[in-house]
Amino acid sequence: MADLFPSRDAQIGDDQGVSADQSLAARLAEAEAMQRPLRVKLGIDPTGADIHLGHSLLFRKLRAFQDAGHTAVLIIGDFTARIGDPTGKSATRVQLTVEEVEANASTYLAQLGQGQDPQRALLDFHTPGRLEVRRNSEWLAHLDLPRVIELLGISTVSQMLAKEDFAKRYGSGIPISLHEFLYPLLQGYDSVQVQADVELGGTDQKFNVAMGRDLQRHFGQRPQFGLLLPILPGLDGVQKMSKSLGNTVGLREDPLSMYSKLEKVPDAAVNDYLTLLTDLELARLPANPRERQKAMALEVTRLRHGEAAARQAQADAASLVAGAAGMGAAEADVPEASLAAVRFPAKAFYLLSAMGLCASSSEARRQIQGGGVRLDGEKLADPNREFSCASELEGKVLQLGRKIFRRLVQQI
RNA sequence: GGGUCGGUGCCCGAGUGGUUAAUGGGGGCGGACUGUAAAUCCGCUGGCUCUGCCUACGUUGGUUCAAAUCCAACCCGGCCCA
Repeated sequence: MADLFPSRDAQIGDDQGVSADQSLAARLAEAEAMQRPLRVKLGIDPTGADIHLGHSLLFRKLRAFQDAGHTAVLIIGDFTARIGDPTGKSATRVQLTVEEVEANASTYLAQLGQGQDPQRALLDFHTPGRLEVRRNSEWLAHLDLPRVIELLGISTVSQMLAKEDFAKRYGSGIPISLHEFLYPLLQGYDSVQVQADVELGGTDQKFNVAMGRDLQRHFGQRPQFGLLLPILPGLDGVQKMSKSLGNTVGLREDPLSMYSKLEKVPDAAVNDYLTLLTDLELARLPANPRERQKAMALEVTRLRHGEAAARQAQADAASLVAGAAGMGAAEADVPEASLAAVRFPAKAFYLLSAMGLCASSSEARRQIQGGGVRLDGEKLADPNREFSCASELEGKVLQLGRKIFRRLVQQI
């Protein structure tokens, strides 16, 4: 099947290890010579509401192509999202409704910087000719059966079963629905429809990207160049960053929470974060692992929220920790939380659940009994402790575990 | 379509009539320690403004004083055969 650009630190213009006529460098040179920008495809499935850092390196790369004068073809997989990408899932994904997909798609675009300051935005939405946003329902929703059969004829069952996820599931007796075989084909068909020259994806997308090449060849197009980027490890430092694993940092998170999460990334993953998410040079960073974590967290937060906000987040994070250690209430900008939803008199455990800080009141009760809840630095020991009115709590800082701090206010 | 095995809490997986919110492991959360982490140790891990009351073992109905456990039908899945 396809020969793809395998390099971990692939840059535009690199051409290591790939035969000449297929190398990215050759394509770039060709584009230059013919004054024709490359069409660089990146597909995203709007299956969740938030874009996280794991996605953002793809967008950074896409932006680099844009800045080099090429056309980013951003495909919103509004149709394929309703099938569910089997990639990396050990179970069939839930299918989403049209409404959910639409809502997600619009938050995605907002997070990518639509309508924002082009300097801060992740993608260039402004320069004419640099961005094309397409929804794949545009062509997929109306595929007729003969065309579907044609697509199905391009691949084989054993090719599909060669795909790791399918093989694993098949081997362990976990169901694979037939429609899941369609996913790689449809995603590949996207490449045909937009006439992609290059497709960006994580290394886990290799199969799908390669399928795109097969389909393009079948339809008489020149196969796209696949540029596969490394997968960012999640906050656990082991598995890939993924919403379903709960190990993500969302682009929409406030600076403090972004910074606090990042400075806890396991040592082993810190260098990956630095290489994949920032332009800092490893050699110039402190060798001390703790210092390096901080530098990484600061830089990643800065890229998203700007210098001032990042510095503030770092300072706040530090003083919150100090506060937790018994140094008194922090001066920091603690996110505020409204007491509006709480009906007084309120017992302590109910307070936490009513404010949404704990998933349930039983959960809140456990947290308190476990000694994980503090009010203005003082441990709350009794889950039944009763507060009679909101003003009794106004302005106090509620701490849940070591990470969550909320300043209580009556209204937002 | 036939045969067969199976569906238990976030996941895996015990339990086969009665101290049962259901052994154990993983994961998660909290506490101690530390670098905020890892490792280690300890605790918690259905819901509810909770000294009690609800809801739970695929679904529905049945037997019983009593059911995750027995019966029936149905739904879903694996494997083998067609």
